[in-house]
Amino acid sequence: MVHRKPRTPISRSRKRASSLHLQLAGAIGEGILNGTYAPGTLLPNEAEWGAMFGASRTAVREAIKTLNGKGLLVSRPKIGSRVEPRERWNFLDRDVLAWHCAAMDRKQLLLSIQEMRRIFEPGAAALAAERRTEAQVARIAAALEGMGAARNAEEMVAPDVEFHLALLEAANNELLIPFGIIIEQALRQMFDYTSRHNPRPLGVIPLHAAVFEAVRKQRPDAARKAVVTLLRDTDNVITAVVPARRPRAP
Amino acid sequence: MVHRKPRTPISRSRKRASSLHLQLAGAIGEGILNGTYAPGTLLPNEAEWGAMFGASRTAVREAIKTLNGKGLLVSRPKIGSRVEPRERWNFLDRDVLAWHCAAMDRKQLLLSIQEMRRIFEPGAAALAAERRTEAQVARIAAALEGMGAARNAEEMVAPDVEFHLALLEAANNELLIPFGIIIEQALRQMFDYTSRHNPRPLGVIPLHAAVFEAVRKQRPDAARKAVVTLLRDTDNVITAVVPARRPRAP
DNA sequence: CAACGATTATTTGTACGATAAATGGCGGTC
DNA sequence: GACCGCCATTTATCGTACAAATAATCGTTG
Repeated sequence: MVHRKPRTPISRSRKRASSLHLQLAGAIGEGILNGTYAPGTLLPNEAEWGAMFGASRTAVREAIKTLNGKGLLVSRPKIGSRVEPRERWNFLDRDVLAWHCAAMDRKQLLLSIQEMRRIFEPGAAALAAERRTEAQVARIAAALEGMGAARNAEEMVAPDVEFHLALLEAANNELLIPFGIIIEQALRQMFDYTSRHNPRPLGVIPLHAAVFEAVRKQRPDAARKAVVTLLRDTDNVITAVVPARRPRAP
Repeated sequence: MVHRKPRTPISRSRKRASSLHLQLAGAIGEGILNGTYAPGTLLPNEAEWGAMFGASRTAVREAIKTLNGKGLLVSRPKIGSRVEPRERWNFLDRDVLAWHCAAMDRKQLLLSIQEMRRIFEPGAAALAAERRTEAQVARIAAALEGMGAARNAEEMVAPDVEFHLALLEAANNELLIPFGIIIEQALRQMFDYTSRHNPRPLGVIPLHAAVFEAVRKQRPDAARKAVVTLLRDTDNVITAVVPARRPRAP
């Protein structure tokens, strides 16, 4: 008699999260990001998590190791797992940022993200203008073309993301790459709120084209300014369209 | 007969890495960062890792879950674990950056890091000047005082790091925080190469003090300029002192 | 012979149980 | 009252068994 306990699914709301330990990691990670388990808190021990979710200790441990790797937790024998202070969290991790998005007020988050973009994207674009290769120019051009081919706002998100990722890559500094996920989240979150109102935001295409041209012609200063202009436009869209504060769920 | 196999230590060179699965994660992670396992490569399966290191499959799996959480790997049944493309790696993760440092040419890395700092820190300082709280000013002041109290270059590293972390915190944008580990690495790496020559680099203290004053007086523009000046000085130290290329180890 | 479908083999995923190691707390001793 | 050793709790590691996924293989059939 070994494997007869029918699995109690972790939660109906958690859709296609493949493996069990990833589902557990997601559940615990969300709990940390949304404040259910504040920094400094001692989490339930592994056996308790297992009982909570109807999973084995093995699966729980693997989930905890994942969170460990993202800087959310530290575990020690006899103590348990303690939530790390926020400054240790890897906010630029894809999952952590996603959980953060799920937990935080949408507008606040978008403003934080845009602030980051204003800090690093102009500089990144200037670097790209100096150092981009021809292949990188081609990648940016392809993304720009993709934006032009989009028939509605939703279709424009993917090439828009691709445009900015290509721009980051063209800066040829690997440490900049992880910031790509911030841009991705920004554009996706923004789409959820704004694009439903702007059926097809054609205005952004010339703004992107200006960035592209500056990079192609290797004009760092022009690239920097074009990005600043583009970001200012984005800021305007956000402050104009996004509701001031999401009403609290009951 | 269960627990009689005496542990074969993973490697004598790996010092105080506490738990076995962390040692394994370190060994595999270094192998990935230094190119032994290139992106796209299929890694040895879990049983093989276990045999290689004299560890159980459980420990190997927990190590792999850690690396998974850092974006270095993806695992799928019947396939194995494949190294992800570099653009998925979380370079801003503490461990990943450490492995990267171990694998990469020191000067190249320092230049990449300084480039990042030139992009981020002026903007962060400007934000800090706008929004810092009194407590945050105090934290920066304490760090500055610590720098002044240092009796040699080594003692100055910690408060110098603290100064920049405090500055980042004062910007009041959580997404900036992960960037702190880059600064930390920069200053530590730089100490290894430069400070042995500059017994006590007093020159940096007034440069830091200028940043502090601008933040205290809430002058964003002055803060930005002071940081630019400070970073320019750091750049000069690097290009002057750091050897062009580390001689290859035999 | 080509195309397709079932079978097989390999690898990760999950479970369970036992033991080791670390460590905070308790109680006893001097 | 201070110090020291025992105890309880929790993670760490091990081993084994089986489930699930899927690439590769092989056989069948049109």
